Amino acid sequence: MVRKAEHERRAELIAATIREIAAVGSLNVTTSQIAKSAGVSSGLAFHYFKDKDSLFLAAMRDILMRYGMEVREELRKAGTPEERLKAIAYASFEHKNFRRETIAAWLNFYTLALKSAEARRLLYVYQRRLHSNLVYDLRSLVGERAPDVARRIAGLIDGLYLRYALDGTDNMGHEAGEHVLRALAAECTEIHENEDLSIEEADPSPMDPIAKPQE
Amino acid sequence: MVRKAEHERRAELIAATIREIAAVGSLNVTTSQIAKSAGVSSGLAFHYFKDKDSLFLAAMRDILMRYGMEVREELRKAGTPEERLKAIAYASFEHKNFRRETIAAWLNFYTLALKSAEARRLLYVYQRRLHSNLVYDLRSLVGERAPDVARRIAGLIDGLYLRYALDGTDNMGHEAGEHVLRALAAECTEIHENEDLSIEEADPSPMDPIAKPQE
DNA sequence: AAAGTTATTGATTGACTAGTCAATAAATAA
DNA sequence: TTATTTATTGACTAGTCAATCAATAACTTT
Repeated sequence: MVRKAEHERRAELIAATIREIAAVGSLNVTTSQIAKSAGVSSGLAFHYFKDKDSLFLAAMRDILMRYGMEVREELRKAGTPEERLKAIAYASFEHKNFRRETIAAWLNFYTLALKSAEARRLLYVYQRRLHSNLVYDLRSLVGERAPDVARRIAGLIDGLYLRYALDGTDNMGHEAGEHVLRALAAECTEIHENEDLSIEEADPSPMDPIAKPQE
Repeated sequence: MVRKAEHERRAELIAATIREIAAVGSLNVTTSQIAKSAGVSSGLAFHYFKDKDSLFLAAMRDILMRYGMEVREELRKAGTPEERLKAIAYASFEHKNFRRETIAAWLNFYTLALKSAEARRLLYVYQRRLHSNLVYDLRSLVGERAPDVARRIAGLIDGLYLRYALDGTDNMGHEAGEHVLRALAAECTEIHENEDLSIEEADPSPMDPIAKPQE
């Protein structure tokens, strides 16, 4: 019987949670299963987390935090808006923490957000963060179209995620990043007048900025 | 006690399944709950469906079928490739069957695909269908870039879905369709040479066509 | 009307699980 | 060493739920 500090145990349990959710492919993981995977007894999971939902939410926050760190780090290295957009595109996919395990868990957290208000709030935090990062750097490239374009780029990133949650090829990260870059390149090009895919209204942002659940 | 034909009961149970999954926000719906919502006893659900998973898969097929019908119908009305693409963009969102209930259920079926091979297969059917529809009409607009562009458009559609699964505003369908049209317009425009978001390789299709699980 | 057929019921079984808690093992202090 | 504090255990409770099946209700045929 090994004794450890609280923060260490919590981290182990969170890691085990993500691991087991991915292994089972759903949130129907038993606490015993998670505890066993973390190398502790079931009782300890409830000692450090109020209930199973708290454990799930902690895992969400963990993933969100790592993602945020990764983005910030990549952005620090980048200089021009173009470089920064590239950094965002790749940070969303290439990070070591965004491999199969994490992606599968994240997909399940999306469904958690259907019932849990806190999970929904966390998801909005992610969406808003991504959106504002994109808008910030798109401004200088597409001007007032930035929020509108950002919606589509964010949507594309999420959609590609979904795809890779099921596919799970090896170099998925790079491919996805590439796609985002191409979409950005296309969006940054002036629209030709002879394009037949006309848009009836020139409203630059048909969707509200994501600002519903304030922190 | 009312007696009905098999096809009718099956349809009612499937509808109840989608309804209850959406209501609960997860696949953790009890069979009794579904049966009650369909106005029958729990035993009957097991009489018409081998087990709960079969019921879920039947619900997936049902959604997929309705979506396919909607797309085909819209495509019949459309003439030019531009009109057809517009039809696809809107059919994915505007259909009466793609409202809150269905979207929430569909999101949950994505996680089902993490464990169930058959669910995964059904999801691939949807993805492949969407992809080939897009490629077919993109050919005349972007030539050999069609498969590559189709990936992004499909990704965007899926990503916007995800967004609306949680948001649930009223005119979400129209907004999303609009976004897809704009992305299409952007992609159909020639890339300017002075664009700084350069793509290292001019490979027109970095991803394999979705053709893994053959029927 | 009686016998036969088919749809439907709901009580039941057996398995599983979230969360609790009293007991115990390890570390620290006296 | 002994006493005290703190982390950890795992048996246990109370509840849930998938799936079964014998009984029954509703139609059909004779």
